[in-house]
Amino acid sequence: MGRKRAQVTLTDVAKRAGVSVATASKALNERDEVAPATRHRVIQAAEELSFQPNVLARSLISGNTRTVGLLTDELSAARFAIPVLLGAENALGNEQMSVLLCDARGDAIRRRHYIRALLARQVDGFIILGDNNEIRPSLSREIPVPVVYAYCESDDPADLSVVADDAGGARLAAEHLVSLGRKRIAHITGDPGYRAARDRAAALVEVLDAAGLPLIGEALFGQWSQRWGRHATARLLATHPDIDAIFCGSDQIASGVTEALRDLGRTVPEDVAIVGYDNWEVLAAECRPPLTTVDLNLEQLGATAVRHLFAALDGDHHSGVIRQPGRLVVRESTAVAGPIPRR
Amino acid sequence: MGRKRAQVTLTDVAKRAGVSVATASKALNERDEVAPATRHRVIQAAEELSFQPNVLARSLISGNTRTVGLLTDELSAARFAIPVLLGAENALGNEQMSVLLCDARGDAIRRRHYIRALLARQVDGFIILGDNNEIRPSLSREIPVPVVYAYCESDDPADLSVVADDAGGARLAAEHLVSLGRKRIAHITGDPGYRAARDRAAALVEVLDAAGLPLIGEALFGQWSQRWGRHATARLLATHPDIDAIFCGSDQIASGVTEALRDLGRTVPEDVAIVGYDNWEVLAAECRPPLTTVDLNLEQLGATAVRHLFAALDGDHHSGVIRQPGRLVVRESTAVAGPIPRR
DNA sequence: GAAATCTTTGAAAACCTTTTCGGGAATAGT
DNA sequence: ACTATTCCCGAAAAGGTTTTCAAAGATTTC
Repeated sequence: MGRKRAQVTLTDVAKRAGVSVATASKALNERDEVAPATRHRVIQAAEELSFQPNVLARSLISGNTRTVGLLTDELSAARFAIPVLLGAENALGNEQMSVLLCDARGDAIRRRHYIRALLARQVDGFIILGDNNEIRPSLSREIPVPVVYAYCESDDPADLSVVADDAGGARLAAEHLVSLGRKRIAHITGDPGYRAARDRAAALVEVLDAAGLPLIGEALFGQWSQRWGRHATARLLATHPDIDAIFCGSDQIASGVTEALRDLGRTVPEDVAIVGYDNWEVLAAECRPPLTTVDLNLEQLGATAVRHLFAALDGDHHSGVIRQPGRLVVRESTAVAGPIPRR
Repeated sequence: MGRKRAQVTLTDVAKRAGVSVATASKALNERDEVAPATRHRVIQAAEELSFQPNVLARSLISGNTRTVGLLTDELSAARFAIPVLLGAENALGNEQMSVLLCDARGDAIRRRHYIRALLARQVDGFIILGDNNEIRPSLSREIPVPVVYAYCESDDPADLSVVADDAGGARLAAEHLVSLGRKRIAHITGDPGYRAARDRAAALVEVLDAAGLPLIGEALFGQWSQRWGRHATARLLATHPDIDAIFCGSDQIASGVTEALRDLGRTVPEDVAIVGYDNWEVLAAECRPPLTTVDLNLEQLGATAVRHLFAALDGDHHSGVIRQPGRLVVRESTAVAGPIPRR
């Protein structure tokens, strides 16, 4: 342990190029007080030794490590966090920055531990990555570097949060159903404890009101599961056999709904059109029929968060809530006359 | 940019405690050449200033950063990588180490870039995280620190790889079906390009041979999708209507198979018992009926990989392939006489 | 031809923490 | 009382890079 590897240091490069470390440093850092010939010699030497500047030593001087801490809350429920993470990592990669990832597993103590661990590693900034678009207590007080919240919203309006636009997504779905001429639209969704569920339901009602249509039955809140989708569908059809569309709070629910409808002898989309939410490929694309659904654009959300983190690192701090719009993905579960080639 | 934050340094702590930095260091590092009273004073001062030792500066001296690089290949197909990652992170967390995560997206150039970036950050070791248990070219030549391969296997026998035991898992499933008295067992699985698919099929045949049973029909290779599961089931029943069990290569396939069987008027598990693979909760537990399946124990696999990485960091380098056993999760799709209260 | 200016280079300082080494003080033993 | 021992503290070094500043060299101007 502690056995240190043979590291190629700037001194080695300088020696090989026959210059001083100072000159070598300047040559490699694109400063212009160095003669072209010398620079070339240094660069060549660096390549020959496959020299990698030691980021750590540099950070002691320049103060930045080109590393951001990414704190997730519940990576095991990874469906949402991963795309955001990927989008973020993408955007970071272009800037030659790296990600230090920690997963707090929804535990406040563990989170504090990780925040300290990341700060000890001199990260330049933090991205707090939520997993359900929910409001949560601000952590910015404990963190002396810029923080951006992604797929969750800080309760401190001075923070910057980038969240998915649930209301907007639901409006897309609702307007799609209305534009198809459906009149008897119902809503089956997940846990009412989730803001996403409430926001989407509210937006649906809003659109229906504007179109002069009723919401058939109450919005049915339950769990985010196929099981609940099946159960709710049976219940709904028992009381309202005349529905012609169901907007579901998630693809998982929609998958259960579709199954139950088939069992009950209704065809999708002819008798009942279905719209899901999340565009979870494995369920949405493999469903019978494939589901029209709302994609949350999570990768873009992650990229947006990173962009704003960079701005903050440059001293340009924004605050408030940015709502990242989703987009409607039309598949057969609403496309009556063959797949609509809309994009 | 480059604006360095006000960092509490050991000097500040020492000053506040009225001792030298050396004494402060010793006091905080639990070395015993410091008077209890002095130590207490230092610790108190450190807490008052909420001092965080600068891990980076320390690493310049001691040579280790307590950070490992985790290089994934395709995080977007996250289903498999995430549990491994979580298990690894868990094991690392206990050792106060951190994870630097990079996702190469299956691109060799990007991978090289990340390896260099991580090396520049002085990571102590690497975990190469695969996503399909496959053999792949060794990267250890380009990496001057210990490397462990997880959920993939290096083609260099000098490397250490920790993979899921596909043959063992398939044996568990096959023996389960045999022990239930099923005699007409078929196999529907995914892409034959995957070693996992071939290994599982081979192990199944092995178990059946040992029990004196035939494999009904050929092993049906296709895609890892519900769609293929449905299609293959229809084909299978057309030629072999008398099957009484199907071992599926994944839960996704099993889900499609189950659906198709129901459509075709067969009951599960009475007429046909089903075993899936992966224990992908969303599909396996929500299926009708819930699926008996093989859990790959991926979290444990990640933890094992980390344990061996630590060993290697301590100079105790192993090599070869470690096969992490899976475990059978029994649910209703094979439990004929009511749910078995096994745990 | 000499002076002034500009370019290029290298020595040394700075960054922050840990560790080593030597000295000083207190305690115990003779 | 004096020496031997133990215990603790402070000064300084080490680690690799960047930056600063002074000096050397080259070029231009008068």
